[in-house]
Amino acid sequence: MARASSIKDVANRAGVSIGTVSNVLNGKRAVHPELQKRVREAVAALGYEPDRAASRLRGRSARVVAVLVPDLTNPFFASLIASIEASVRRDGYDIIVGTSNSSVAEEGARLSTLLAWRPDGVVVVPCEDAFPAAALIRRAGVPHVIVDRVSELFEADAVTVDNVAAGAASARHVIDLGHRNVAVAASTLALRNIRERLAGIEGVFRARDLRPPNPVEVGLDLEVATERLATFLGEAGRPSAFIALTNFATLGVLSALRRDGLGVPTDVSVVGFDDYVWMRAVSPPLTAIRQPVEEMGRSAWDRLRSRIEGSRDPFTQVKLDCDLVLRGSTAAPASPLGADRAA
Amino acid sequence: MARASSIKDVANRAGVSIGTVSNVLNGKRAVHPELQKRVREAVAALGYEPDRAASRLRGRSARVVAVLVPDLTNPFFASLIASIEASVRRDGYDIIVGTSNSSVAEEGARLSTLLAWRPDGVVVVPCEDAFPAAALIRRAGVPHVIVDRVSELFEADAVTVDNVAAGAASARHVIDLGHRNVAVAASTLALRNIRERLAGIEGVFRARDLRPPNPVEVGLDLEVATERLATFLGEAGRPSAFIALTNFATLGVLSALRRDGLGVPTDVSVVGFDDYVWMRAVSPPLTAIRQPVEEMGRSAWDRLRSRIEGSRDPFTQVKLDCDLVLRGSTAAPASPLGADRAA
DNA sequence: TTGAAAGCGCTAACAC
DNA sequence: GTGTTAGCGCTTTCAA
Repeated sequence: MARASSIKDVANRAGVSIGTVSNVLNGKRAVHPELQKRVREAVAALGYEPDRAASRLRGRSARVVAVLVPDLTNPFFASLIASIEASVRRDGYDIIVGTSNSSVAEEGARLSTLLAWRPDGVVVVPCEDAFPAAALIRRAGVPHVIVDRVSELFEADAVTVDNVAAGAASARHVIDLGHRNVAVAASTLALRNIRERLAGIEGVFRARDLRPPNPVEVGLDLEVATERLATFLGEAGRPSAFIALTNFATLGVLSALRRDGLGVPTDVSVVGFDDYVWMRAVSPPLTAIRQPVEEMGRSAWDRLRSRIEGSRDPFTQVKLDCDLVLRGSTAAPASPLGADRAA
Repeated sequence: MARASSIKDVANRAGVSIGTVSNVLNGKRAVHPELQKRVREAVAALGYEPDRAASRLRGRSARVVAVLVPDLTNPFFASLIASIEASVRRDGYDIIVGTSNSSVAEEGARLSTLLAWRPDGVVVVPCEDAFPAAALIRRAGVPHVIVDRVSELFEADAVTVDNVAAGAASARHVIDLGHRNVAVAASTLALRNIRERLAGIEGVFRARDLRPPNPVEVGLDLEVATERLATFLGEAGRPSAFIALTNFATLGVLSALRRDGLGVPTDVSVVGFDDYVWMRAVSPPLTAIRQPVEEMGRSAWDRLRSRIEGSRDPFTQVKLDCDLVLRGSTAAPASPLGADRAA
C-alpha cells in the first residue's frame, strides 16, 4: 500500500522548495516558467494530488459540502443528491453524504459526524418538521440550507416547493374533469409540506363550494398502504378520482386499484406525485405533479455558495413551482358527475 | 460564523493538557476518573467533535470511503449507495460520493479528486468495461472494490452478479410458458455484464434447439427507445415475449407496447430487470429479475473492510445470485406456441 | 498518570 | 522569484 506522494516528494523531484510547489499549484504568486515546468512534470510523474484535508487545515477551504437526507432509496432524495452533486462539482466541491434513516435521533448523530469534516456548508432535508439537530449546525456556525421540509420556526435559508399551489393545481384539474368525489392519499400528514399540499386542495374545493376530500394516511409499506386504501375503496361512494400527495402514496393508490380490479382512468382517475421515467412508460402513463428536483438542488447550492462566500443577506426561503404534467391517468368520470354522494 | 471548538478549547475548559483530552476520547491510555469526567463535561458543553481531517493527518484513519458511480439518478446506483452507506456507517465510516456521468474522461478526473481525500478505501462502478482510471487507484495504493461491472483484464476485488444465470432463468421462464419468438432489449451491449445476461439467454435457447433471440439496443432516452422497439414490433412475426436486460430497457419495452396498444401479458409477456416498488404497484405487476443490490453493497464493504484491515488474500470476485420474481406480466402466449415463425 | 513537544501535509507570512 | 518557517488540530512519543 504505497503511501500517496506528498508535496515534499514533488519538491524533491523538481529540485525546488515546497513553497514553490505550492505556488505553482495555487497560482498565488509568480513562479519562473522553467521551475513551473519542472514542478508540473514532477506532479504528473508522481500522480500527485494535494491532500484536501491537510490543505484545509492550514487555512484553505476543503471544498466539501455535507448533505444529509432521510433516505437514499427514495428516488426524490436520490435525484436531489444527484443534482446537488452536479452543481457543487462545477465549483470544484465534493459532497459527503449521510442518511438519517428517517429517525430524528439518527439525524443528530449523523449530522455530528458530518460536521466533524468541517465542511464549508451543509444541505439538509430534515426528517420531521421539528429539527432539533439545527442547534448543532448553528453552534458549528456552518452555512446551511434546508431543503424540501421546513418548519415554521426554524430560521434559515430554505429551498422548497410551492406545495399549496401544487395541491391546488391537482384539485382544479380533477374538478374541471367533473370529479366531485375525490380522495387524497399521503404517506403521512405529519409533515408540513404534505399538509400544505392538502391545504391547497381543500382551498380549491371550498372556493367552489364543494366538500373537501378526506385524506388517507397510507404509511410507507406497500402492503399496508394497499390494505388501507382498499378498505377505503370498498365503502359506498367510492371516489372517482385519487390525488396522491407523495411518490410513495402514488404507488399505494395504483396498487390498491389494481387489487380491486379497478381501471385507470376508466373507473378511477389518478394524479400521481413526483415525476419519474416509469410514470411515462406504464399504461396508462401517469398524470402527475412534477417537483423541480433538478432546480431545487441547483438553487440550494446557489444559496449555500453565496453564504460560503460570506453573504450576510437575511434568510430567504426560495419557493419553486411544480408543474402538473397531464397524461393518461386522468379523465372525466364515467357518470357525468362522478360516483357522487348526491346519488 | 463561530469557529468550531478544538481540542485546545476542551483542554482549557477542563484544565488539562490536550494529550489528556485525546486519551480520554480515544481510550488508548488510562486517565484518572476525575479528569475523565471534567473532559467529558467540557466536550459536551462545547459540542466538541474531533476534526476528522486533522486526526487523519496525524496517523489515524479518517474513516472515509470514496464511492464513484456512473449516475446517481439511476435507481440501481442510488440503492447501491444507500446500501454501502448503511454498511460503512455501522463501522463508523463516512462516504464521499462522486459521479462519473457515464463518461470515462470524467471518471478519471472524479477519481483523482476523490483520492485527494486520502480515503481508506474506494468503491467504484466503472462506466465502461475499459477502466483506465484503475491505474490511479493502484498508484495511490488504496484498497478498492469494483462493483457490478468488471472487465476481464482488471485484477481487483469485485462484487458482481451471476449475469449468465440471471439471463438463463428469464429465458427458461418464457420458454416454459410456451414462448418461442422472444425479443431481448438492452440499453447497450457495450457492457460485459449485459452481454453475459444475453449469453445466458442464448445458452438456454440453444440447449433447447431453439433459435436464440436477437437483441435490440435501445439507448438511454425513452423516446428513442420507444421508437426503436416500435419499429421492431411492427415487423411480421412480432415477438410474444420481451426480456429486458436493464432497468431502463424495461421502461422502453413497456412504453413501446403501450404505444402500439399491445396488452401485457395478453399480447406480449414482459420480463423486467431490477426490482423497484413501482413494479409491484402497476398493472400488471412486473415479473422481473431482481438483483440483490442490498447484498451487493454489504458484500463490497465486507471485502473492502478486510483489505483496509490489512488482508493480503488473493483477489476475489464475489458473484451473487439474482432472483426471478414471478408476477403478472408473463403468461402463456395467446396461441399455444406463440406468434411463431413456424406458422 | 500526566504534560510537553514533535510532526502529519499543507499554505501563507516572512526573509532573502 | 525563491526558500524557510510557523502553525492549522490532532495523535503519539518521550519525559517527568
